[in-house]
Amino acid sequence: MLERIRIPRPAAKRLILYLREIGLRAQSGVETISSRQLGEALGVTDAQVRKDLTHVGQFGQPGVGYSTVDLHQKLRRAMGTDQAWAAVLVGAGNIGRALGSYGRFAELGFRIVGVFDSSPAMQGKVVAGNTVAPMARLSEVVAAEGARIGIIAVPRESAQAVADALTGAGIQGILNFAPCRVTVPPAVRVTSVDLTVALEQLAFELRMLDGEDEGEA
Amino acid sequence: MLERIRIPRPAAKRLILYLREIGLRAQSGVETISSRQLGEALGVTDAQVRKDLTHVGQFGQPGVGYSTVDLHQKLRRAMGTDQAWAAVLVGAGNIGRALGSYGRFAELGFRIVGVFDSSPAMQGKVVAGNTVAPMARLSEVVAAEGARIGIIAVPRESAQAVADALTGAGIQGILNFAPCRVTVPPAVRVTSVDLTVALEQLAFELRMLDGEDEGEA
DNA sequence: CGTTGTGAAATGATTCACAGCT
DNA sequence: AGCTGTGAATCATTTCACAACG
Repeated sequence: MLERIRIPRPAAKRLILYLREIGLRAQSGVETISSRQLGEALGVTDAQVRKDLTHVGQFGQPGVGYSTVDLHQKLRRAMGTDQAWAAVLVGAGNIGRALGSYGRFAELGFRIVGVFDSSPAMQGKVVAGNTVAPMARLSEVVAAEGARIGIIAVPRESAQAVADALTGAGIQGILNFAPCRVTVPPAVRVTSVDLTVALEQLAFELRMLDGEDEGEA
Repeated sequence: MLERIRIPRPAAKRLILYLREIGLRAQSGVETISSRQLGEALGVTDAQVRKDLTHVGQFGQPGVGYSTVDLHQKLRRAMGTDQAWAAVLVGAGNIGRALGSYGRFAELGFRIVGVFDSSPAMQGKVVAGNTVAPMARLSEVVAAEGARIGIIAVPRESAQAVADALTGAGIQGILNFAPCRVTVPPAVRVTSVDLTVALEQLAFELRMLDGEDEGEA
């Protein structure tokens, strides 16, 4: 009955990029866009773009392309960006504060409804428009605000404990900035942003390049 | 002649994780580790771990496992983490400053040798132990310090211009924190860390979960 | 025994190529 | 003419399963 089809992970990631690009185009008045144009802007083949888009539905006029506003709306719905998400932030250190003052969160429909830190020194300071509270108050705030997303911005050593606290409080999705894996109950989704991995990946690619033409030196 | 084999991208990413995990274990005195143990710690199957490791060489005693210190050293060499990398940081805003004060960079062998920002208001401030300099001085510093990596920590609108400046200055690898694609000459490697994509990915996964058991409500 | 390294099989993703629509 | 949507073919990655080893 319900055509709830599974969207491959790589395709989902690209759909997010398409959504962003189309939003920009729609805003600047472009009416239609072809799979080729969209692909070129993002470094993807036109066939890939079309295949990806069919995962979420089929709109697009042969001979013309896709209506930007239509596609934008449909993609927003499909990707969950059309609804507002309440999130709590744990960790008011460097990364936490940078995230807190990162304006684009709000634009994307994410609202930070609580900031927590275990350090007494941080208590009472204001981050992202929220007074930093102790971890003890986490559950209470999550429940009161209906937060579904938790952001981990603490050092590696405390990341797992924070993840446990978040899931204990009823959080359903975690954005993890700590350079480690956190294990959570299967119903909870985790997405990681790992700076150190990104850096090492880059170093690795440079290393490969070196190796290629230095073969014998 | 040279067995310069290509390592698949996904495998390379996991190798970085193995490297980190093994470093921790080696430091805490563990002598050997099996593919199963390593995989369990990282959420990967044992077969996957073994296959990945063969891409970089073969060490490991049947019946015993891998020597942590040996494997750690070999992996560091293979991944390029055994050498120091000089990097310049462009953008002294929220993200830039957070990155600058992120202690782990140094641990990983990355040294920030210059911080740049086009805003006159930032000139002269100190970030990551470096006095913020104007973009005009980029090439000079890159050359003098032998920097090979550039970090983009500016808003989307200026990201491409910064990328151009970096490649113009001779940078070979870019770590891009701006929420957009930057195009560069083919010889330059780019790795992106996109906060907004990570968040939307999470929102998307939660959305999928909702859909599944809400099918008819 | 337990564990590695690895071909072979299975799965998954991308690209091709073209029929069909506007 | 130009472009979409898609089955079929290719390519890549993961998993299986097992012989060889300590």
